[in-house]
Amino acid sequence: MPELPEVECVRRGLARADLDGKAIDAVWRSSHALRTGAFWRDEGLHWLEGAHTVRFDRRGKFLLWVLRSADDVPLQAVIHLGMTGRVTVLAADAPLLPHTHLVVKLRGGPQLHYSDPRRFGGVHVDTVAALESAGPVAELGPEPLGRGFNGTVLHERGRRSKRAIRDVLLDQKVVAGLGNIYVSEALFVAGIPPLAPAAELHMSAWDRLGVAVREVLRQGLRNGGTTLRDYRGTSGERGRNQNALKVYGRAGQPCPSCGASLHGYVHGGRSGVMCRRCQPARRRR
DNA sequence: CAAGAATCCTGAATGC
DNA sequence: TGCATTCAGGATTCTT
Repeated sequence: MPELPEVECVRRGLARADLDGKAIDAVWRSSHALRTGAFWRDEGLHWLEGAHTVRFDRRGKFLLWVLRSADDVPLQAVIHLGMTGRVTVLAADAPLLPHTHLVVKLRGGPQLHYSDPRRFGGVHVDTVAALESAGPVAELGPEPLGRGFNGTVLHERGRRSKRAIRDVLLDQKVVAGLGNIYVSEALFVAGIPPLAPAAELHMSAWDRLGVAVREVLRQGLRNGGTTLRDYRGTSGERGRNQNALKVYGRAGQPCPSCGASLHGYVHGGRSGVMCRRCQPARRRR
C-alpha cells in the first residue's frame, strides 16, 4: 500500500522522466469507475488536453501533477494511488498494462498510464484555485519530512485525542502520509504501544515519536519504497524497503531488538505488528 | 463526538 | 486439482 515514501518515489520518477513543458496530445479514460464521491470526479479530465506539465509535487499520499492549461490556467491533477494504483511512464507504442484506467499521451512520445486493479485510487483534475479551498489535500496535516516537524508538532495536534496513538497517526488531518506500515515501524522504533490513548502519552514519548516517524520514512525513501505486493515505481521497479522493515509483516518472528515473538494485532479493521516487550504499556524506568 | 462496521475492489492465499 | 472462501486495506460513509 503506497504511503508517503512510495508516493515520493513515484514523484521523483516522474520528475526524472523529463516531461516538463511537453503538451498533452490525448487523454484516454477506461469505462471503469475510479474512486467516486464528493471530491473525486471525472469532469476535469478534459482540461488536460493541450495542457503542459510544470512539475510534479506531493502532499502526504497525494501525487500532484502541476500543469498549465491550453489557455494558461494553473491546473493540478490530484492522484491518489489507493491500495494498488500505479503510475507508469511508457513509450508511445507500449501496450496497456492490465487494469489501466487513464492514459495521457504527451507530445513527442511518452505516455503516462494510471493502472489500479482494485480501483481504490483516484484522479481528479481541477484548477489550483479550486483545490486550495476545498478537497482532501486542503485539509491535510503537516508534512512529516517538512521543516519544523517534530514531536512538539505531533503533541500539539494529537494530545487531546482519546483515540489510540496508532489511529491518531493514521489520521491524515493530524499528519500527512502515514499508513499501516510506517505507523507500525515508527511506534516500534519509539517504543510506544500502538493502542495507548494519545492523551496519555508523556512528552518524551511524543518526542521519540517525532524522531521515529521521520527516521522510518527516510529509510523507506532511501530504499526506494516498500513493495510487499503491489507497489511499483514509474518504471515498474520494486522497492527494497520490505527487507528493512523491523516489524511490519513479521508477526510471529523474533523481535529484532529483544528476540521476543512479534505480535500481530487488528484494531479498527487494520492490522499492525508490535513487540509487547519493547513497546510496553508502562515503560520501565 | 467517537468508536466500530460497512463499503468499494480484485488477486493472492488458504480451506476443504 | 479445483472450486469456494477469506483476506488485504485507504478513505469515506453510515451506524451505534
